Amino acid sequence: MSSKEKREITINDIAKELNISPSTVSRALNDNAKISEATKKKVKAVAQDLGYELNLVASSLSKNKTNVIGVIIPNIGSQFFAQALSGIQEKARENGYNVIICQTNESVEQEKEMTRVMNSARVDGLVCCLTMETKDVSHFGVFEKKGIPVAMFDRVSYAVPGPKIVVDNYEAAYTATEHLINLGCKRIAHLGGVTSSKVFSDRIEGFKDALSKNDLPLMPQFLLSSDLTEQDARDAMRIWLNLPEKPDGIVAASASSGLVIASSAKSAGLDLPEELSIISLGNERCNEFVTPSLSAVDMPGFDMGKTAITKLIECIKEEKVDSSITLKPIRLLIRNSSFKHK
Amino acid sequence: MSSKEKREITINDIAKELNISPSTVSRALNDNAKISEATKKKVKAVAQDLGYELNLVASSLSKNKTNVIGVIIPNIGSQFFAQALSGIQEKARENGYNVIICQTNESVEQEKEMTRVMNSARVDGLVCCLTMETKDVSHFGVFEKKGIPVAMFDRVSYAVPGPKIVVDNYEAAYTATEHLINLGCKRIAHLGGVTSSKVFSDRIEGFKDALSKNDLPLMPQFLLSSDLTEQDARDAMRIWLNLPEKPDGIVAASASSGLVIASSAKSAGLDLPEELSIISLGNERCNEFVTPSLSAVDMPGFDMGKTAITKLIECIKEEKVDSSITLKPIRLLIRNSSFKHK
DNA sequence: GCATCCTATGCAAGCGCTTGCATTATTTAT
DNA sequence: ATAAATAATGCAAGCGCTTGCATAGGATGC
Repeated sequence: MSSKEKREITINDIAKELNISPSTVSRALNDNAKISEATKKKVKAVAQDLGYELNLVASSLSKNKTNVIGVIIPNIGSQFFAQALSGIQEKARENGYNVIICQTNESVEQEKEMTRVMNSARVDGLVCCLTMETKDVSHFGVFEKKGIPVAMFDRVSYAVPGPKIVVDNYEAAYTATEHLINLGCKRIAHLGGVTSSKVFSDRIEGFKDALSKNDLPLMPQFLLSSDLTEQDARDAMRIWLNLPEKPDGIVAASASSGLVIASSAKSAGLDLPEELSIISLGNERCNEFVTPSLSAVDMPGFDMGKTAITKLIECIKEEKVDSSITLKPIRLLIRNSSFKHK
Repeated sequence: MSSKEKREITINDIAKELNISPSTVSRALNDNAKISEATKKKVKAVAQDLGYELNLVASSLSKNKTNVIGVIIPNIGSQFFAQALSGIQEKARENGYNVIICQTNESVEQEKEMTRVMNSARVDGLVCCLTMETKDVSHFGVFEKKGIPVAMFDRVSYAVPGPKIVVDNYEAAYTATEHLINLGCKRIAHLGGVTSSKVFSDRIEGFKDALSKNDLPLMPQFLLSSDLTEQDARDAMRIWLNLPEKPDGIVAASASSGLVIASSAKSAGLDLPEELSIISLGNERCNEFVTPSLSAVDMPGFDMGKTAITKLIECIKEEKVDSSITLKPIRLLIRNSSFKHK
């Protein structure tokens, strides 16, 4: 029953077959210039015949590079990250890199563990998006020390060198808020993320500034900060809808919380967008399908992932360290959840 | 500017430091029973001090196992696959496996390419979900020959040995269709996937049988088969809504096509669910947020992924070949898009 | 007190590939 | 025709770790 695992075909087998040395075979397969076309042809033919397939493990060991890129992201479930991942994959494959992926589930502990794994796996480079809670980034120190480039996107830390691909979160929130203001909203609330994360504190700043620049008061109870879980969004709505003066506009710090907020508002019997305009920071496919369709500021996930890995690969190939910051443009998508008031 | 990559710390460094042999160090680090507790302690301490981290590449080469599992799926963007991936990841990590992931984007060519890559990477096992088009599965032959287990879920081929995790697609469609029938629908249409895929042909069969068992006619124009893209769904709706006798119930073969169908119906001015009931085969989070919320048959993605890798790991560890078929239960989720007629 | 047995450790080969250097065969220049 | 350069291939070490077998003490048995 146990399958008799036959020995792998190696370059030695090819060498023996042709009565040449393994090194010649290796060079032939790698199209080394010093090998004659004739032998290359022969070697490749025999390799084909024997069903030879390069052992990447052995190759990695001797070349001291693995051709794999590690990816650390909070979670694959979010559409933003799924898109980023697609962008990463695509470019990686194009360049002959394999990708090993880990999720942190927003846990700093797991993030640390993942860096250890990536280090052990001797990845040639790393692209990651930090958890919302990550403050201390010393676990990325190993890579700097060993000269392994680390590209970060979205949730980044400028304390670790390497390319950064970000979006202007201040602008995103500012634009979204101003959009609601232009629509005539006067009492605008914001469900924000944890303030320890720059992404979310920037959004909160953008929100605040948009209000003050437009001479609207910031009502303290209208600025809530949370982990942005579904329950958090529901709780926020419960609070807001019980206020004597309910908000007439809400800026949600994430796509998913925006969805929940809209849904809660509708269940509470509110007329959207007449009584309440909603816009979320982050767009998901679903936003188009709900009623009313949800306005959003779109963050270009695919593009960010793709740029991150593109820069990473440059760093790897040219053995340079590039700590440039790339700012990706965002798009205001006006849909039916935000509506001219009064 | 070029970072002076210092040599890696190896077990030899530890050995030298302690004046013992590298083999002892290796065994100590692996908690080999023949090594005294005393030396284990010393070795680990020094390893810690020096910042030693096992080189998995070297380890893999000498052990002839990599501790990585390859995953081949059509695309990460779909929620079903994202969930499956999460299940796979979780279990893999628990067991100390790394996961390398590739998307085929429903291209058979890419699927073949990916098997080559996985083979080169010498993965210890493979879990995959075939493309909709895959008929010939000879590219999986290498793994069988080498005794590398391959677990398949959802879109599987019984022509390749290994654990299969599936759902009864016939039943899913049958149940969904019968649900609409029970609601009083008389003119039920089905937007199906490509018939070359067992998943979708089973669904079509289930749909047909539910109709005939309930003495409802199958109107030929009510059974459409497609790639299930957004455009396909839109096209189908255009056809159906232009019919003199429009359908009063639709079974969509995928979550995303269901969403598009519902959205098209609403734009066309139909009253959902009064004039048209909709149910989709496959559930997404979004289904709860749209109006009306979309009924669906839920396919347990996370669970399927998790079971697939669990069985795979068993095969790896026990060096057995298990071609069992695991049938995962589906759930009928009745929401507001399907509604008592008449 | 000597043969016997553990216990803990070391030796060295080997995993499959790459690569600097040496070597041989073949041209080219003089 | 001979030195010098060039082209094509081979040798052997090395990547870092694992592991079968050998070995050296120390404990045990009678």
